Amino acid sequence: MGTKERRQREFEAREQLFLDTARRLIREEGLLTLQMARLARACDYATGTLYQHFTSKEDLLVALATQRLSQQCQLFCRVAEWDACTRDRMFALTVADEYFSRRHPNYTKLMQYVFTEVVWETASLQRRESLTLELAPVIKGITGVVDEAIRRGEVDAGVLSAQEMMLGPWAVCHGMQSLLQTRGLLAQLEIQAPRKTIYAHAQILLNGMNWQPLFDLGDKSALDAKVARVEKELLS
Amino acid sequence: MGTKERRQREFEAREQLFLDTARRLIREEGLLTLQMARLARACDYATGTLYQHFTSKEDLLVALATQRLSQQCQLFCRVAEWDACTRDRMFALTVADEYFSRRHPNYTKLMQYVFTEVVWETASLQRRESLTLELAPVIKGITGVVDEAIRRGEVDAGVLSAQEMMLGPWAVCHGMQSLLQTRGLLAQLEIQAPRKTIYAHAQILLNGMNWQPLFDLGDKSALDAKVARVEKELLS
DNA sequence: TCGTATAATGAACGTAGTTCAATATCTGAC
DNA sequence: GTCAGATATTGAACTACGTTCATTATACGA
Repeated sequence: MGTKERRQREFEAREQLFLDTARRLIREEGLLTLQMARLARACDYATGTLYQHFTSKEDLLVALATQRLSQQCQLFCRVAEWDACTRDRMFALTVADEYFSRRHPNYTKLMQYVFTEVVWETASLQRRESLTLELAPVIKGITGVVDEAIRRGEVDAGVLSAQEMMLGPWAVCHGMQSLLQTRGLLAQLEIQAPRKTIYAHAQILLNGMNWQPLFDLGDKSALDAKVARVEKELLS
Repeated sequence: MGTKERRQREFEAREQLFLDTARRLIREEGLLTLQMARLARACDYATGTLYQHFTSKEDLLVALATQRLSQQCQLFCRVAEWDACTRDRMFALTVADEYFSRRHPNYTKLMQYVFTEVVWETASLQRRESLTLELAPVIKGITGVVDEAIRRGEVDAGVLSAQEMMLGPWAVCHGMQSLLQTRGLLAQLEIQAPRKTIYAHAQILLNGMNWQPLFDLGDKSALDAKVARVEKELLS
């Protein structure tokens, strides 16, 4: 009696179809112009069917964000388990974050929008929780790296807990991405190489934590080499 | 023949009334429920009159953001000219940012929303430009502090320009605020003292730049003292 | 006082998210 | 194979709001 399970599978496949098509529409025409009716039509379903899956448009957006976040977290978990010293693994998280944002240009914008009060509070509790759940393994993984570094004496624990420490690199990535992607806002800053700036500040932060081995920021080619190694070993 | 000027003044006063009332409505009922018709009614004007001032709802939101940003930038300019060493001035920017966000809880949310593609691209070019213009003096001021520090040899210029350097502390502030305010997202992180975490990472970043005099992060009361001094001398 | 220009009004319009009564489909029992 | 009941799908209608614009009111200068 596999009828029920088959139904369930078909239901999930359709949800995936909706999400994939939504992603395509956003890629082709932008987040601004995504319409529920058109999305349903594009999938050869009626509008109402969409609402069997998503309680609202915002709910759909959170679902989209969750899927991408899941991919990103998988990447981060791989980074956290990378065969390299804790310092390099920590830096690699920044490289991975930047890489992921570059590969999925709409993702950062979507995330920024989704975490807005207006959207977040309108989505269903269930969707919000399932997004939040995606974070659990990656938080565990990164906290593990920090703990390992503390145990080995490779970093000063100082007054911060492991979780408070990991928030720093996270904030630098997130903040930089957010500032840099706001069109026109930073035009007057004339940042020549945004990627390099992100990487440099990530290293600066780790140096500030006295995370061993310290990195020489005067050496420009060394930074490129660090990035190149991460890209070669983790992002190909 | 001051008729025209009087008209102009009255027009500006009315715009201010709209903005103040919008802020009040947002404070009382949230950003989600702000409605153009209700805002106009609350000011005893017809809906159409609002559109004499703002080309769209998004345009109004950008105008709101611009006013708050203007206040914040004035505060930042005062910080940049503070009578203290470059390192303390730089740190004071983070304290001021955090203070401002705490005093205006809706501001961070509004900013986050306004810089979203969906909102930003819908506002009029003029509004966007006038918001961007507000940033010019504060960028000049902060770059001045960085330049002064480089000149005095209090910081390693490294591979980054003054403008690239100031982006670091900015990103830490912005990123932290953004991460911490997303309800539920970081509940699992159990950050006990978010403010302290922001301040610590700001100091860590400055230490990483080798910005003199270095700060001892092991000394918890020293951090409190630094913050207290800024609050006493600049934020009262 | 009056003609004209300018501004204010709010009902009507348009759009897009959401709902729900009608319809179709599927399932399992007989 | 047929049928009753359950379940799923449909898309037109509903609703909410942002926006517009023909109408009306006001202000100004001659």
